[in-house]
Amino acid sequence: MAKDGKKTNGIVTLKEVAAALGLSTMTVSRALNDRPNVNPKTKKRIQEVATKMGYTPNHVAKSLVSNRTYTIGVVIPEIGHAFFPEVVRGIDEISSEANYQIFLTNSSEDFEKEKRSIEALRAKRVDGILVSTSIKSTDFSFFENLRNTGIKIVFFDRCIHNLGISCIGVNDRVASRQITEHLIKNGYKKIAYLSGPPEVTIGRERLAGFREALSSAGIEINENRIVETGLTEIDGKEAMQKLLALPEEERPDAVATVNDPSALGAIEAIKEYGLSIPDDIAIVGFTNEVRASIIDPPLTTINQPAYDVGKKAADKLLRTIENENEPVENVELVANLVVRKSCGSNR
Amino acid sequence: MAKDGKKTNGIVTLKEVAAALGLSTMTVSRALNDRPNVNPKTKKRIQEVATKMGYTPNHVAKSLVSNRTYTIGVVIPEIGHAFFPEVVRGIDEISSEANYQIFLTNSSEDFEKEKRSIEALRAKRVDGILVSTSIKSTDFSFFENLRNTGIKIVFFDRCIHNLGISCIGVNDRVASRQITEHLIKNGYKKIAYLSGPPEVTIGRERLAGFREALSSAGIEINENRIVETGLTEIDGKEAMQKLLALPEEERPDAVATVNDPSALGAIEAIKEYGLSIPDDIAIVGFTNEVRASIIDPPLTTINQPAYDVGKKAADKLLRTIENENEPVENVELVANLVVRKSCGSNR
DNA sequence: TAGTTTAATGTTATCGTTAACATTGTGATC
DNA sequence: GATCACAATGTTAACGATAACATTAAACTA
Repeated sequence: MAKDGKKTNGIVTLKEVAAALGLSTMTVSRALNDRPNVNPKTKKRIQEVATKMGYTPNHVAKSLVSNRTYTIGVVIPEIGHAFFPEVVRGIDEISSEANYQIFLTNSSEDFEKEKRSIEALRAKRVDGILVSTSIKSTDFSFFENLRNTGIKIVFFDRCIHNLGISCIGVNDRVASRQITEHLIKNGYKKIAYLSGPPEVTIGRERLAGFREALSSAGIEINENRIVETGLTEIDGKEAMQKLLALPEEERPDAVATVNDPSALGAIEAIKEYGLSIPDDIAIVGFTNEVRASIIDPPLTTINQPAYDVGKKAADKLLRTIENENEPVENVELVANLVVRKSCGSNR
Repeated sequence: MAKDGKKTNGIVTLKEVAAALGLSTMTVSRALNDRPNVNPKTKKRIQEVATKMGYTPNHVAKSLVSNRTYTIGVVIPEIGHAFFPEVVRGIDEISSEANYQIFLTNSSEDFEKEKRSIEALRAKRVDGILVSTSIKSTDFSFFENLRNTGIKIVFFDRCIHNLGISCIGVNDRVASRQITEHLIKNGYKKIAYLSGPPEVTIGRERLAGFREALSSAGIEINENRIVETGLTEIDGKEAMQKLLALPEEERPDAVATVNDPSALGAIEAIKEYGLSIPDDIAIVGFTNEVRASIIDPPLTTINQPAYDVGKKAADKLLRTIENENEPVENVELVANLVVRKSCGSNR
């Protein structure tokens, strides 16, 4: 029990500090926030007593007054995908510098969970939200309504376009075209593609880049060699097994993939089938995650600047929050080709 | 400008909903929170209008009244280490089920940043904090003071003991002993150790386990073969290079390491030096991160249940928050040996 | 010295919500 | 039909902080 009649739940308030000093809460507030019009001596005394009493400002109360929480929400489809932790690192870098905290939510590629998380973030009155949509986020109207509420949003990596929402991504189409052209340059003609889900931008854009490369090289596209699949190792492995089951003359001599995990799964399938990489089948990935340089043979892939995507996205969001007239932007960071051995460059 | 004289910053409040309905805010509050004593018809009408007006409850205001934020802070040393994203996934799993949001902060192994983050989390009035200490967190008194403020804390993976704070970890010492004994069983005698920083529990405990294994097998410990190093690939590579530079007869025939990254670095060093694994030098890791099964040769290691650590830690914290008498616990999850080829089991 | 300025401090209302108590009205009970 | 019970709704104060305005007292000006 407290000595006097006052309640104590353990946390010291401004009022208690003021009472201990025989001053008004305003004076104490001014002193602790370095506002003018406080006698230097008083200020020092206040700071000492506040420290001694273990006072911590209550940002909940501050937020209620200021209508700002210095908090941003980050909605990620799957923290387990090697790409995203790096993005988060970039986001944290920028936001912690600016004294913002980040609410991290993992949607597990589940649109319902994604929606619930965003609702919760709104209720917590975050100043803005960074979103990378889940695979199943096909309901554009949800994000349209969200934007109409006035909350600041920035998409990263997986965006929905034409909603008037900024997007920080990677030049997926160009990079996908580039890596496919690299296979063509190495002499492959029967090139297959393990495509990601068409519901997400990366799925559509990378496939489009693949098609462009073949078309402009005058190679006819065999639709049987394009397999739609997911984004994980298992998905890649299964899709590759389908390709391997094709009749001899249809079977590809090279495979491009939507991302590294699916490429790694495909490699497993090829090895299990008893073929060698790149001699029998060449393969390329997309992401350049940690395993790419270590797998045997080392994987030719596209290096995606995950950390930079995170930094840039956080930066754009903070600008959008703090700047009334920040324009809507579509930023494409440059992803570059990393040539290793899996593409048969050195045969 | 708003039609009437009222302010509008775009976000609808309870009061505005109440005004639109000609009711008091209390009735609206009761209706939207499923409290008793509201006429079912009124309730329905209220819910409809609230939805139509796009009302979202303001948790900032709620928190101020209830003294609860339904928010927990998570302090991580380095989100880039493959272990931690999995932990975060586990934490998210549990906390989102219980309708808590998580503040993620990445200390980048920097104790000062760690302290600043924790201060910020306190100011935001999180209901509790999950902490994995940074390498340089040597100032026990900081956490002692923190605990004395009454805030609920649970350590995970990297703990500080004897502070009356629960810890969810892995049986590091036993597992380290186990994997070392596996090397001994395979006939190795000149076993070296790449030790982590002694400032963190995992550094001390795993080294202790290593020493125990040698001692109880009656193998004399050659201190020259124990190299203190960091937790990254580069650290491991550099440390291994030192070992390789030892005179022929002192050079180890096997190496145990504090974690997988350092083992991967060491493997690189050994390969560059022109020796083969495991024939010339066997090596084992600790973590079982994604690369362990893919490296050539596949790495024998300890599988750390990262996801479970996250779930268990979040669960313990939520219990501690919601349960006045939740006891302080020291939980050690069981990490198990994963035998692959790098340890020479199959030679 | 009276009047004016300004530094230092205090008072009141407010942010959006809910707890606690207060009021109203309706129907049941005898 | 007076009394009571209770359902439905309203009023007031509070959570912790700050903005905006108010007051006091010392210092300066003419």
